[in-house]
Amino acid sequence: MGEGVEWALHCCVDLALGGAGRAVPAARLAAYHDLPPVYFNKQLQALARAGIVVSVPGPRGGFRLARPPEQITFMDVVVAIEGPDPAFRCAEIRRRGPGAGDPAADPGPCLIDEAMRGAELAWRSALAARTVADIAGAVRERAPDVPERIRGWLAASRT
Amino acid sequence: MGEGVEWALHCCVDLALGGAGRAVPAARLAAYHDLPPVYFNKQLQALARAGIVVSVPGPRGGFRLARPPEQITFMDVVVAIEGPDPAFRCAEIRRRGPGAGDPAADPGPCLIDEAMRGAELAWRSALAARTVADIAGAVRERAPDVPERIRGWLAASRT
DNA sequence: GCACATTTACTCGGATACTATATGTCCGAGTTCAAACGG
DNA sequence: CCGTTTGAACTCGGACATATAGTATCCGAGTAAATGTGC
Repeated sequence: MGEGVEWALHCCVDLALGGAGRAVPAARLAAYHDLPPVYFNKQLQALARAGIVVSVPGPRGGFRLARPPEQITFMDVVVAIEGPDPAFRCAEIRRRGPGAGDPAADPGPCLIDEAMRGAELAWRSALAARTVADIAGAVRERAPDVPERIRGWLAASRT
Repeated sequence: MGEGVEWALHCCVDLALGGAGRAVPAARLAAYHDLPPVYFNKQLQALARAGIVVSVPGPRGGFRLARPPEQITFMDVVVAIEGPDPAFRCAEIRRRGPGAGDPAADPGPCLIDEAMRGAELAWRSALAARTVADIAGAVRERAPDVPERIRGWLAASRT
């Protein structure tokens, strides 16, 4: 799994805690965690295409969350960065070579594929059950001073 | 996820249904599903290193299951092929750049990492709950003639 | 003093190189079997 | 006829190229704001 997923998740939490509805430039978000600025911009574009953040061009522009953090699940972010395809892709190798039975007969669903899809469904369900707001809330409870610090740093004048 | 996982899973099921305790050459197993013979041999070596199959050198050699199919889970096979590392790897980017708080203070576990690990645990649990014997049993029930066909083809003389 | 046109600076956005992983291939070490040889 | 020796064929095993996807970077299009100008 690409590391852009971790970047995007932290970014969404940062915006939820310190964004305050204002647009924050990609470069500033990247600098906050010392990430490669231009490449991180690419990940943000993926989030924008998925409708998780909205991009604002021009001066005072940047990115802000497109909807309340309660409505942004981990699953949404992972799909936006990694793509919608499942990790396991059944190539139907049972239909190839001497192992293939009668091509006209219906062999029914591939049991191996079913098992792998079931496991992946469990993974996706667990991701869909966690939202950005969950993390933000836990951070507020654990360290109440952190949100204000993020807010101030993200809004600071550009150097 | 690499496609070798699918190959290895089908291979284990084939051995469970038609291996009959005898060693089957890698080339024969590969030909059964029209797979690249030498590269597939590589995947079998990974299964052998993981203790899922045992390799027998020399003429009449090949691979056979190392233990009963009931004791071979999907999780075992996936770990053998893909490696034991989790898909999501937390790089602790929160500790880098201006976002990092006091380096001496303990920030507690990364909540994002915890959520991702929880989801991956659900995935692994689902995979660990399915065994090669489950698939083999379902195939026997659905198409009782298939096991004998596999058995005969795998044991056929080399051409 | 106010409205407007112009310039400027700043932002995102897609097109372009580079690197790591996964895929595919090759040849050598080891082992078993079979056949030939000698007793 | 039987035991031993020798050879050969077949197997796995790790080392060596290639293709694909992820990583990183650059420069151009667009926009809002600030500035300067005219009324």
